[in-house]
Amino acid sequence: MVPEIGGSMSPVLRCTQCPAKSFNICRPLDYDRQKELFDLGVQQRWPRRQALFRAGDPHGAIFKVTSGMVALSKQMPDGRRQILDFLLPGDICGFLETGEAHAFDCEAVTEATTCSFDRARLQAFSALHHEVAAAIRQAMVERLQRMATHMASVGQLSSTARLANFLCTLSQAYSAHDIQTRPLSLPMKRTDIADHLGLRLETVSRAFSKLKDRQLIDMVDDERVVLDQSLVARFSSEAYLG
Amino acid sequence: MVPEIGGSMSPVLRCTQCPAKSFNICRPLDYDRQKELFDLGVQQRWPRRQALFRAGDPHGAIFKVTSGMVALSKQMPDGRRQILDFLLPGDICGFLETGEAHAFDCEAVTEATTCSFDRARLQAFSALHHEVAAAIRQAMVERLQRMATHMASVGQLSSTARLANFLCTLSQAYSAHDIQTRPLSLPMKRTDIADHLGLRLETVSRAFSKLKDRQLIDMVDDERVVLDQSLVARFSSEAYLG
DNA sequence: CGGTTAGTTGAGTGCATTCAATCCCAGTGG
DNA sequence: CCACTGGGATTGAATGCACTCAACTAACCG
Repeated sequence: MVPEIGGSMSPVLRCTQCPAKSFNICRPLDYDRQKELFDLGVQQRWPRRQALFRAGDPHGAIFKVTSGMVALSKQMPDGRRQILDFLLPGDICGFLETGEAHAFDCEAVTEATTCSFDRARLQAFSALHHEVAAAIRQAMVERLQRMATHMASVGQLSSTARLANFLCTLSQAYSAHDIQTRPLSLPMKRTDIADHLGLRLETVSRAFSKLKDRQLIDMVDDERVVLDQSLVARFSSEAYLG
Repeated sequence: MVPEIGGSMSPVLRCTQCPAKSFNICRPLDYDRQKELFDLGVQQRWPRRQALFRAGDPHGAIFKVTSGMVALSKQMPDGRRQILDFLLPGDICGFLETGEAHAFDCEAVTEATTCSFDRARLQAFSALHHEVAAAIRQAMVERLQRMATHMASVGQLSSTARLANFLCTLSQAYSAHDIQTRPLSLPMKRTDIADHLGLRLETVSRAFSKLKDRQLIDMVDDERVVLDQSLVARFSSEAYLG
C-alpha cells in the first residue's frame, strides 16, 4: 500500500511504534528530532466505521494516520453528513480545533491505524522546534486549499464532472503520499464518496457508469479504477478548477 | 456601518491610516505593540468589482479590510466562480498562501478600503511577537471551520435552507464584528450570493420569495432584511449544521 | 442454503436550471 | 418634466438533472 521511497537524504525514520513512513510534518526535522517526536506517539488500531473522535468531544490526542483511510466530516442533526476530506497515511488530524472541543467528526473509512500524540506535548515540542510549527502551519494551509478547491467542485460541477474531478484529486493525493495510482484504489464505499461530493449513492454509481461508457475510466473491480490520461488532463484541479 | 464599541479594556487603537476599528488579530497585543504594527500599514481604496488580487499573482501585500465587503473566490476557466467567503471590516486575507502565488481570487463586493501590510514585515513582526502568530493561526482555524460549515450547507441543503442558513451565518458574523443585524444589510448582489451558495441568481431570488411567503424573513428593501427569531433558531450553524 | 451488505440499473418525481418577460429604480439627456 | 436606458431583481414556463423508490445482481458468511 505504501511503497518504500528510496534515495532520501537522511534515513527514513519510522515512529518506534508506527509501521508507515515518516510523519510529513516532520520532513524538515533532522534524525534526532524526528526520533524525539516519534517517541511521544502511541499506536492505535481502528475497525472500519469507528469514530476516532466526534464533534464536541473534548480534544485530547492528535492523530497521525499510519495506515488505512480516515474521513473528516460534519454531521447534521438529521443524519446527513458531509465528508470534508479523506486522510491518507502521513496525514494528521485533530490539531485544528479552537477552544476545548473538536469541531469535526473523524472516523475510519477502512480499517486504520494511527499514531496519537498528546496535544500539550506536541504543542510544547512545536514551540521548541520552530520548523515543526512551520510545518503544521503549512499543513493547515494545504487543507484550506484542498477544501476550497473541493467547495468549488461541489458548488459548480455536475455529478459526473464532480466524480471525475474527485478521482483526479485523489490520484494526485496518492502521488503526493507515494501511493500507487495505476490502478487507483478506492477503499471507501460509494456512500462515502456520495457524502463527500454532495450526491446520493445512486447518482455516484450512475456517474461511474457514464465515465466507463465514455471510456474515461476503466474499472478493474469495485475498488480499483484506472484513469484515462484525457480525464486527468481535463479534470485535475489545476486544469479544471483554476 | 461599523458602530463604535465602548468599554474595551485598552483604548481602541486605530491604524494611523485606517478608519475602521482594530485589527482583530491584534486583540491580544498591548497598545504599544498594536501601534507598532499598525504603523506598517498603507491604506487603499477599491471600487466595486475590482480585484485586490487574482489567483496566480505573486503575493506581496496582506490586506486587512477596513470598510466595505470583500469576497474570496475561486474562478473556473469557463467563467463560473465559487465565492468561498465574504470578508468584513477587521478580517484579513492574503496570508494563507503557499509558495509564491495567491491561491484564490479576492475582489471588492462593495466599494471597500483596506490597510495593506508588507508580507515579509508582518511575518517578521509575528516572529517577534508570539501572540500575533497565535492570533494568525487562530484566524486560519476559524476560516477553516467557516468553510467546513459552508461546505456542509452547499453539499447537503436545499436552495431555500441554504439561503436561510447563509442569512443566519451572516448575521452571526456581523455580530462578531459589531455590525448591526436588525435589519441585516446585504451589500452583495444576488449573483454574488448565488456564486457563494452554488445556485443560480434566479433560484436565490425564488428562495428569498419563499422565505418571505413563510414569514421567516421581512425585506425592508433589496438590501435590508430582518430575520425572524424562528429562522435563527432553526438555521444557525450550531442548531442546524452541528 | 438463506441472510446481509454493497453496487447497479430502471421508472417516475421533483427541484433547480434555462430562457424569457416584466418590473423597479437611478441616472441621463431631450 | 418626461422618455429613455441599463443594471438588478423578480416571476413564469418549460426543460433537464439529480433524487426517490424499487428491483435486481453479486459477493460474502453464517
